[in-house]
Amino acid sequence: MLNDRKKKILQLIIEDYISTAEPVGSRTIARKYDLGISPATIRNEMSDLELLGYLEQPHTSAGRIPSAQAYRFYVDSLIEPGSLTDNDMALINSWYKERRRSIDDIFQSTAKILSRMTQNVSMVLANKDAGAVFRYIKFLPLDSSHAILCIVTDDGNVDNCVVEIPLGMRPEEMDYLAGRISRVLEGKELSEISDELLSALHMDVAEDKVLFTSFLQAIKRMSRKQNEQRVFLGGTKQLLNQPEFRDVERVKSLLGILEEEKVVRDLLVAGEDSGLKITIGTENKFTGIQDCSMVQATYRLNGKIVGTMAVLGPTRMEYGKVITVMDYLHKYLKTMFEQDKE
Amino acid sequence: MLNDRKKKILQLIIEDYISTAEPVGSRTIARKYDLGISPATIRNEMSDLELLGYLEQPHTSAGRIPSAQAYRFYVDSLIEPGSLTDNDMALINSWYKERRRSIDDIFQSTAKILSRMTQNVSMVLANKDAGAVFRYIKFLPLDSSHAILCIVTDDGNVDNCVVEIPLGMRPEEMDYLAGRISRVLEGKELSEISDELLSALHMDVAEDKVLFTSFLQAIKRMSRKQNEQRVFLGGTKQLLNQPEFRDVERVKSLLGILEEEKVVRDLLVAGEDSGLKITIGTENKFTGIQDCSMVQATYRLNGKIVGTMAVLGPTRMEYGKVITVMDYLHKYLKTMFEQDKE
DNA sequence: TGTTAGCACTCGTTTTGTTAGAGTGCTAAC
DNA sequence: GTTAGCACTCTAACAAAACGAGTGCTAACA
Repeated sequence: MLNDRKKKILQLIIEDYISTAEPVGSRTIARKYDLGISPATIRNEMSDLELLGYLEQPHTSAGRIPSAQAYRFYVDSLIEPGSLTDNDMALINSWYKERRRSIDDIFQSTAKILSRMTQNVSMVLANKDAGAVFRYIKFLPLDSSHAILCIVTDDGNVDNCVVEIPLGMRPEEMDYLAGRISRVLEGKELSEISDELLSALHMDVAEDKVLFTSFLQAIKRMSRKQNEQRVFLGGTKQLLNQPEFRDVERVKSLLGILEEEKVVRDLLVAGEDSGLKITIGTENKFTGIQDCSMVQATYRLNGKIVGTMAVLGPTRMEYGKVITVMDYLHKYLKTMFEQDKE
Repeated sequence: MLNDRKKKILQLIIEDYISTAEPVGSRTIARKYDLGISPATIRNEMSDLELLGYLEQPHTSAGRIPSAQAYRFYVDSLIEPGSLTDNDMALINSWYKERRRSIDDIFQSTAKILSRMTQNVSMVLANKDAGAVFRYIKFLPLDSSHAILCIVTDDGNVDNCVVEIPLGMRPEEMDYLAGRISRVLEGKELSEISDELLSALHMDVAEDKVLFTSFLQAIKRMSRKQNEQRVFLGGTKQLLNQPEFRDVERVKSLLGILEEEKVVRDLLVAGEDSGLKITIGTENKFTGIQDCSMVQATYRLNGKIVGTMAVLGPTRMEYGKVITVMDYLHKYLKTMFEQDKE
């Protein structure tokens, strides 16, 4: 176990390195922060810390940089919960207001804000509310051979698509049909609308084969769309602000990974269970980001996972700031969604 | 005016430089391309071309690189219309098929394809069809105090949003109201739905003030949304593949510009009139991209501008390939939209 | 026993110097 | 008009030297 002075020194080194990205030497610590001890003493302590695996030296004549183990210790024990400045909060609020038409916009804004505030890449995974309950469908006539099929769910979402109808079908017939289908599906969660249910429906009210097939396909597609998980990325170009990514090759390799939506989704889903998850360096199981750290927060509404947000960046990351921002966004989203539900 | 040999040499230099990004020397030309003349002769010609402003030397002992004037001459007079390989066409088709749910997806795919094929940043500006004609509106009841307002246009698009309704309003009343509003707006182009028209409507059928205001706002918002121009960017990370952008600072400055949607929109709108527009280096009026070239193609349907696509990259750009790809995409889009209209 | 000043040592970075090579321009000959 | 030859220029690449930040160790001190 580290004594208090070692802890303090370690903390200062980590924080100095986080903000400067330069190896930290004993003199720097002595000069910048008044600990009442000389560089030589600090040197001794640093030597110990290196032996214990918390610090490493890029080379003999450089200062020291924190190891992954140090970051781990830092986020577990040293970090102090911070709070956002009023300025930051005002910025966040204004960014959210900038564009807020749909649910998607909110997620997109979240990704953007997260990346801007942390100067790192952000990822937001939105689980569409699979619990949305089917209310009814309705056909809106378009022309003699097409109509618009609207699916209404109880959360106020409407999805629509154009379907082909038998030539000259009358509105009343359509309403009748819609009514029959609606009665079967009403009250079902969209996730429940399975192939079996749909094909049963097909058997049940199969008057016009062609029409029916196109309906069913439309309904299925839409319920699938509702269930979809979507990924929002933010600030991939913030990467360039990090000295770790001064090298174009490294940027390219990371962007290559982020480009694959599937990979990002897997990455996010993997860390979804715990509320706040921080993976540092090689703790990351995904190849290609093992020299990075990731801070991920999963948010729930009534026990269900609504989504998860994450920040990905070099291990030298402002963990404190990231956590603080996420916490704020989390609360913000919560009130926003609750408002929405009313 | 340049004689044929000068033209040929200039063309070879330009094309060699485009593909290698290295200054081209007289020996290179003599060795690579069999012109039947010695390096010394080529040297003389190159010296002339430099004097005429077509070539420049980074320094004495380097080869020469084309000037902006040379590129201009190249695209105006030297370039030969190419055609895509079967392989490329197959790729494009498969990329389009990959994701094709909505109109937006098509534009997004276009941007993606354009950037992938040309290894440069692509921009697509989609003018939503302002000519869509209003058909009718319809209220779908949701709960006792909310309904979903659907706006149906004759191109089969439906927009919807949740509006507040007076507590306990009956479906028949809503239908009646919808009918009245629909009759006034029917047949109008969405772009025609002006504030005056809406407020006239307000005067005309202002039975329930609150309800009405929320309706009108919804309709207005939706017609505005319909009219919106949207910008799609593609392959901002392709930038990193270009040797010109080996330097992170340059990448950052360009990405900064592309980040501002408004700037991109202005940029695209500015070049919208002509069918194919190529701006090279300082011909660009926008600051920040004056060391870049831009190839822009505007596509129309029945005389109306549907959208415009552009490729932005270093002046050393594969102009021929870019034009060929754009031409192909143009045709592809055309058939796609025409199918859609049926 | 913990702390500190002093000093030799290490090693990466910066600076300076040197060389090799690519390319040109000029001249003279064909 | 074309070309071979050659001197000249300039950069990129490499090597050597000077610099400096930082350490580890030792001995002295409280």
